[in-house]
Amino acid sequence: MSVLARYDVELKGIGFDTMLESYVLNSVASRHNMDDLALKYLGLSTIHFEDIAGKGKKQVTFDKIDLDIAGEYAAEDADITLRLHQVLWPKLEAEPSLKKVFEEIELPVLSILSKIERTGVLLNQTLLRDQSKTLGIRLKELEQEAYEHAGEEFNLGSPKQLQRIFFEKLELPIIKKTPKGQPSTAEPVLQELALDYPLPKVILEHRSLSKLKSTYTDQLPEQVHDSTGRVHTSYHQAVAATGRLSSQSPNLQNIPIRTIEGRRVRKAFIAPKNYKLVAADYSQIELRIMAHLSQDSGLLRAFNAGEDIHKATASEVFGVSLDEVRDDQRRSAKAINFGLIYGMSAFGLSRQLNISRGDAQEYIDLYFERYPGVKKYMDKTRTLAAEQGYVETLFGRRLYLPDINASNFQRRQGAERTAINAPMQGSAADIIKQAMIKVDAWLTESQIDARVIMQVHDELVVEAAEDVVDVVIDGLKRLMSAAADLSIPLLVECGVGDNWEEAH
DNA sequence: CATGTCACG
DNA sequence: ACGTACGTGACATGA
Repeated sequence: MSVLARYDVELKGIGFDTMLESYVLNSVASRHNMDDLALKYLGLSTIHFEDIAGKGKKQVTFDKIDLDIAGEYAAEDADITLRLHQVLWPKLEAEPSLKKVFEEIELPVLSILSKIERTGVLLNQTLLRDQSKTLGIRLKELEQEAYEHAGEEFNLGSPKQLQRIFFEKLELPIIKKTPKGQPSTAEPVLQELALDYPLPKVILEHRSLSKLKSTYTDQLPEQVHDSTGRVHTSYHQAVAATGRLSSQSPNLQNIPIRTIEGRRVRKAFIAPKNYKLVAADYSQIELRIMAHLSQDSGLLRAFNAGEDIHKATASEVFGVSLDEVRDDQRRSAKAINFGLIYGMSAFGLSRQLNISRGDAQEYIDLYFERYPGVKKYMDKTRTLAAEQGYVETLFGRRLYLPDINASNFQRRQGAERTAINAPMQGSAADIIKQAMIKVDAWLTESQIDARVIMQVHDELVVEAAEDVVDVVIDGLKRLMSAAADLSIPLLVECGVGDNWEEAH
């Protein structure tokens, strides 16, 4: 679709797609490419592109391959794709809800993603290059500081060398181990060590700044495409088991926002002259979905009353009125709410809040006492998952859980957490995908000078001509809110700016 | 290519 | 008693 578009051939849509058929049938399967599907569903071993083009640095482009070889390969592609479709399509037709997810969500989204990818995002390259320089200077200073504390020079970016300095030379206490049994130097460990020793603090700052430099300020300007002057990510539609998208080369779904230095990177995502960026994000969408799925009366009431949900939770759990809720109580409630979405354990919550396991368990018990509908829903989800071997989103997208009845406790527990999380994360993914379809149709039909340029799980970013910004905000709010009809309103928050940071 | 780490929702 | 929050992608290191 994207290749043809370069030659001004705009496909109106696509009839079927074996990759998406396979993904909707079983999103947990790791690969949905034609070669793997041919082996799985047809028992056929196909010619792989790497067989005829080579791989890595030595790989040649398709036009350099002898016609008789290229011809056979291409003909097989067409043949196998049709045969796969003939096997996969009846399987989808046998499951009406999956067929609906395929036809009404994934296939329309495919064309929209192609369009978003081709549009790309404008970057202020100078800003990023300047920031790289500044970061480089600061990193050099931090290196010198680190050498002084360590009493020798070493590579700060090497966990192995860091382990030697920390735990052999300086004999700092080992707080946590990596999965391979090595003493961990991960962020939470360094935070704790930083309370008593100077070097960890230096490493922490160095880590976060070198991440910014190598992944963002150095790399992003390199990814700007010559012919468009923009970065063009590639959205993957058949990767995440829950139905989310993922974004690759560059990943535009993990651009920093949590720290001041990080947010500077967002300032480099800009609107062209006479345009603005509009960022529209769903407020608390997963918790709202939890309210809808569980039909818990307290949760429904709080959302319908438009209350601050973490504050409302704190008020219930700690037994105080809404305006008596203290900041630390709200923070705890927020952690509980996140924990619920993730299928929390008392251990996980206790670590998050830095409290004892007993206290964490008390919070959880109190929560379920106050929100019995949620407790019921969680229990029912686990039971249902164990019975049928999969869970479903609001729209019937399925996520299989092969480990849900595993004899291995750890695997089973992991599957249970996925069972809790997937319906919420997956329903949110279904909803924003449907919103994208509505928004794209509206912008196209009304010929408004605006286009979607990014999707970040619960957020759409639109590039809009200055004189239509207000219309675009109205439309985004209206269409995103109406993407699903739930027992509670879907709130959408919009921001506008010359860059992505301002638009937040 | 595995490992450890860290950026996002 | 078990060992622990869900989902991704990218980077540097080092074998």
